[in-house]
Amino acid sequence: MFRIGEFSKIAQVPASQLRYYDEIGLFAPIHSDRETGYRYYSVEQLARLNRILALKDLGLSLDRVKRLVEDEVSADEIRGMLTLRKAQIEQTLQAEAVRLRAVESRLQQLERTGHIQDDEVIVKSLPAQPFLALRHICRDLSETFAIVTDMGQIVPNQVKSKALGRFAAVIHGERYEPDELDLELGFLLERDLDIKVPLSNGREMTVRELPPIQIALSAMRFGGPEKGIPCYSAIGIWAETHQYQLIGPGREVFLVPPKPGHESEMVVEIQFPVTAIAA
Amino acid sequence: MFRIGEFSKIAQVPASQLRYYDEIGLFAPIHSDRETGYRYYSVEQLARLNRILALKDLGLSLDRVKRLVEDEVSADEIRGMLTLRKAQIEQTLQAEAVRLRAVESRLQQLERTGHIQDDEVIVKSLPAQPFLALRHICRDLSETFAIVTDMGQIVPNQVKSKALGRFAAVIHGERYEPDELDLELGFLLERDLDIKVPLSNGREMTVRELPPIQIALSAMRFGGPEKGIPCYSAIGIWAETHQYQLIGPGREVFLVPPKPGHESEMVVEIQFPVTAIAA
DNA sequence: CCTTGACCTTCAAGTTACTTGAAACTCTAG
DNA sequence: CTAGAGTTTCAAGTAACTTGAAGGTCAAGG
Repeated sequence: MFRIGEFSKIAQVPASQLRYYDEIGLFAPIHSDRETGYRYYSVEQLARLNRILALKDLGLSLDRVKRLVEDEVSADEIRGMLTLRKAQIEQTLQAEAVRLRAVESRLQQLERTGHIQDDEVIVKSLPAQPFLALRHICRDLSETFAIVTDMGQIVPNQVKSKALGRFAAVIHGERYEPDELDLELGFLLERDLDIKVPLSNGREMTVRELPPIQIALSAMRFGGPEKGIPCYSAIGIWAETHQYQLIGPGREVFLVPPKPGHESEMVVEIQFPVTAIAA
Repeated sequence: MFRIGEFSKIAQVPASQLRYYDEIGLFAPIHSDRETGYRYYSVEQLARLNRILALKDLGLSLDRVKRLVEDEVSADEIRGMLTLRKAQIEQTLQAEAVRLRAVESRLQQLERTGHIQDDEVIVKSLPAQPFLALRHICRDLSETFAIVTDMGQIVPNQVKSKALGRFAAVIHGERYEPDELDLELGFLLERDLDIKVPLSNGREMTVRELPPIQIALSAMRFGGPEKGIPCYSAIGIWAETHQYQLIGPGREVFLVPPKPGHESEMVVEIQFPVTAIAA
């Protein structure tokens, strides 16, 4: 029988941890002196302690470990736990690898330029979202402008403000064609609605669900389209240096819509779906 | 200007987190209404928030992130942080890889045998420790027994009990030679002492420092040497299946020394230094 | 036998980065 | 004007411990 200090040396576990395990009922000393409260452990207990530590080392929570060592848990349950745990570890491994690449690229940047620069590009994921919109090949800027103005006046009267999201555009078209821009213009919706909204030019906005984007690159544009080039190229450069590939139509979401005379205060979030290129 | 809910949607950060960042002074809204307490954020703040999140994503603590974004920290300090962080991530990656292997091997065991078995072998690391001992080629069991008895009677009188550790043996000799066992027998010491202890057979115990062991495999033997075989083979098997290699003399540390008539209650910890075989 | 210092006890609080919940207040669409 | 969504603060909870304070216990040395 050992007192806690000696036992902790043998087992290579801090005494505070043994007290804690006693407290939570995971691993109690073989004997506690009623008078003094002193804990006494025996070497035979090392087996149980080691089993506990081994399970904990697999990354299981103490709660799970407790259930595993006290109740007999069925093999199926154990398999479930371990399989889950395996998946978690694999995820962690991936995430850590990404993190490592990020840290390394920051360090490289630091070596090259002597300072770190904040990325204006960030990675996010986007849920599916209904979109009340009209697809429109834009050949004439003033025509597009008329359509947008029209939408801004008609749609808020047709859709409950609760459901009405931001104005947005999906940029179709494989490559950039300056005088034949294939756009889908409209409003994001907070709920799925089954409506159609006719515009004054005779065409009709319809609802479709924008697919979710697992990995999207996002950048902010402060100001009008003339400020767009740096954003788009930032996304392109980021994707290239971080080994991502664009895989679908981009979107522009108007966080602060342009107001006449205050166009420079507008803010647009540019989003592009991407996928990691296999190493 | 957005209220917290909308801003949280744009930034893809829970409102509770924004409140928390405000509370700890990491990221405050651009404006707080004195009357109502409502927080108001502007899109321009997204840049700072994203910088914060990017740094956090590298795995830095919020404290470090705070220092990085508010005070100008020198490039050298940043490099230090990132280099440290890189090392940490690499460690984590290794540790997780080991963990994954462990989980996988448990799963395999489960598939094969239908249950998991507790490993009797564990990995630990051992510090350097002074050792008051005598090297002795053991050809005659009764002679060894006499020496050990002698030590047990003489040493406690020569060494302060504070400094006196456990009885232990280092097993020299490349391979097992049953009738020419090269042993170093003696007591571990808690402090370095400069003493020599003569025994009744005329030989002298001396102090030397046992080297530390980074990675040791450890197993418990309950009972006398006749119980030794399973322990040694368990260590061997474990080393083989986990891709480790023995790299030095093993040790036996007597946690519960044998008492005449109660030899079966003795407990010995068997320790072997190992190294991971490069994959 | 007594002292001294190491060792042990319990209890509370701190750690990290938040999340959850309660009670109360504010805003806005209809 | 009202209902319901959104917001506020404050407190407590999370995991797995560690640290510290205040005080009791043990054993060796004198």
